[in-house]
Amino acid sequence: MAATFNINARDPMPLYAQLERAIRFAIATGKLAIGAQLPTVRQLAVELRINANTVAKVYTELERARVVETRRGVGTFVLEPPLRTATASAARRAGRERELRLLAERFLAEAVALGFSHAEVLEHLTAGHVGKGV
Amino acid sequence: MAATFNINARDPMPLYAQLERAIRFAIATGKLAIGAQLPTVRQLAVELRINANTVAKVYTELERARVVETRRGVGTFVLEPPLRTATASAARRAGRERELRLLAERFLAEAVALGFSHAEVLEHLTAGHVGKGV
Amino acid sequence: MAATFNINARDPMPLYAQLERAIRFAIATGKLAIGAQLPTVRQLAVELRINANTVAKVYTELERARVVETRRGVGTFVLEPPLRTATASAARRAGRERELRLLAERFLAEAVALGFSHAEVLEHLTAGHVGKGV
Amino acid sequence: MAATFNINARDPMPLYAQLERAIRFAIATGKLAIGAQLPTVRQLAVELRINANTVAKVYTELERARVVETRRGVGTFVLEPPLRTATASAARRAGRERELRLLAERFLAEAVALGFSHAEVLEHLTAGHVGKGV
DNA sequence: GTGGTCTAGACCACG
DNA sequence: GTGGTCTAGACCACA
Repeated sequence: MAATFNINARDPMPLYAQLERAIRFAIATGKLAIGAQLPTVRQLAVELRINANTVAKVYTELERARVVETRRGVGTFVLEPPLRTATASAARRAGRERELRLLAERFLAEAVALGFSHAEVLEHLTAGHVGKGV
Repeated sequence: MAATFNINARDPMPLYAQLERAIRFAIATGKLAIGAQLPTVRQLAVELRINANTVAKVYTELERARVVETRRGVGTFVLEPPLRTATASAARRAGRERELRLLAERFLAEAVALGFSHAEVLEHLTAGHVGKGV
Repeated sequence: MAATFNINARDPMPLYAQLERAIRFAIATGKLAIGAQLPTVRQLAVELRINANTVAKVYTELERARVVETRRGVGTFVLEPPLRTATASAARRAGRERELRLLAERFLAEAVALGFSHAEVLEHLTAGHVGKGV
Repeated sequence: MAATFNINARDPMPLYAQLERAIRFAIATGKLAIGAQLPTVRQLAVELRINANTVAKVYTELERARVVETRRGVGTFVLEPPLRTATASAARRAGRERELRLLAERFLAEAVALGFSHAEVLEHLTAGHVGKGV
């Protein structure tokens, strides 16, 4: 499959935010490896059927955040994440726990909005219907 | 605690979408019981420090989705979820299953991006850190 | 059947306007005859499950318009419509035609909103599914 | 003629409801063809002398009802009505039939109240004074 | 006091 | 320039 990111024009979240998140997660989960080349702005714009400016905006933002690197005339590539010191890492743990909780709540809220019960969702996850290799 | 919903003005997701999701989640997890009255539009607006129109927009949306019922001049109340016929339910199941899978994948990807393993996430969910066992 | 007027709390049209229209049409079509007594304010409020103030407001408005008459301590009764001079009557004809057209458009719009085609609606009407005696 | 929709500020029915119905009617009768672009929010607001937010509210509502499609940054367009499965269609038929009957009765009652006979009304409808034979 | 409608006007996302 | 979000604040319908 092509490196298609899920973008939904009906989602109230802005396209640029959806795309940025999708790319960050593709990187975090290894679907986009360190050093891998991202699609060109135009390719991705065509593929996702959105405006090239929107894609460019996302790439610029990711570059500013040192998540990707643009080599002029070559392309855009995934950067190696910066090393974190042990103290900074520890300091972030609590924050990450909180984020996980929020994430889980949001996920459950969306699932129940689709008509699934809490139990069904857990069953779905534990039954291994979704890839464990991520 | 007051029935405060988490709203983050910096999140690119629109305030009204955040609030709608939070309310749906509160209902799904039983934090807001069937028949319970939601905070009044003005109360909630003050509490969340957002405009009353934004809250009203969410209530209107939930009303149309038959999630809540608004009694004119009285207030807004959690509605009992409608019974679904077996046929209609079956017809929609396939589509909903697919949506659940996408949702679960996205959720797991985000959690992994935060540095959690698949196992940790499942433990978090099954340990009841989220919701009330509904 | 009781003299139940169709009132729909979900209709965007205000309850008082719905009720006033319903009563006027009940009179115009003879379902409420000249001189007939209307239900008491409280009776009607209970029957329609709306506030008595709303019913009272409608009765007051209808009395002001000389459509009904309230006899203190007795009840509210349908008045005889005032005679119209021939000239006034003629003058109103054009206006009525226009009103009929608007009415028909609104009716058709609502029917198609329910998923019926123009042809289906006409078939429904000409087949006599609705009372011709009104 | 401009694509003007009839809006009456004195009608107790809310402006947004009047406009939504007018647009649905224009689509149903082919005055607005499938794929046609609706007036822009601001254009229509100026034309109808109402606030742009009110128009936007209607467009949003029609978008969610899958009557129109809004392409971000481009405009709003009439959507092709979705195909309905035979089963779902059959399931809804009974309820819709009942609604049509109520609608037809109300319409005839109103027309009679204006002084027209049942026959005149039918003649008016079948003669094609309304709609475009859709 | 409750939610609903409407306005005026700012700012944002997208093309 | 297109629609979308949000605010501030007036006024209405209803209980």
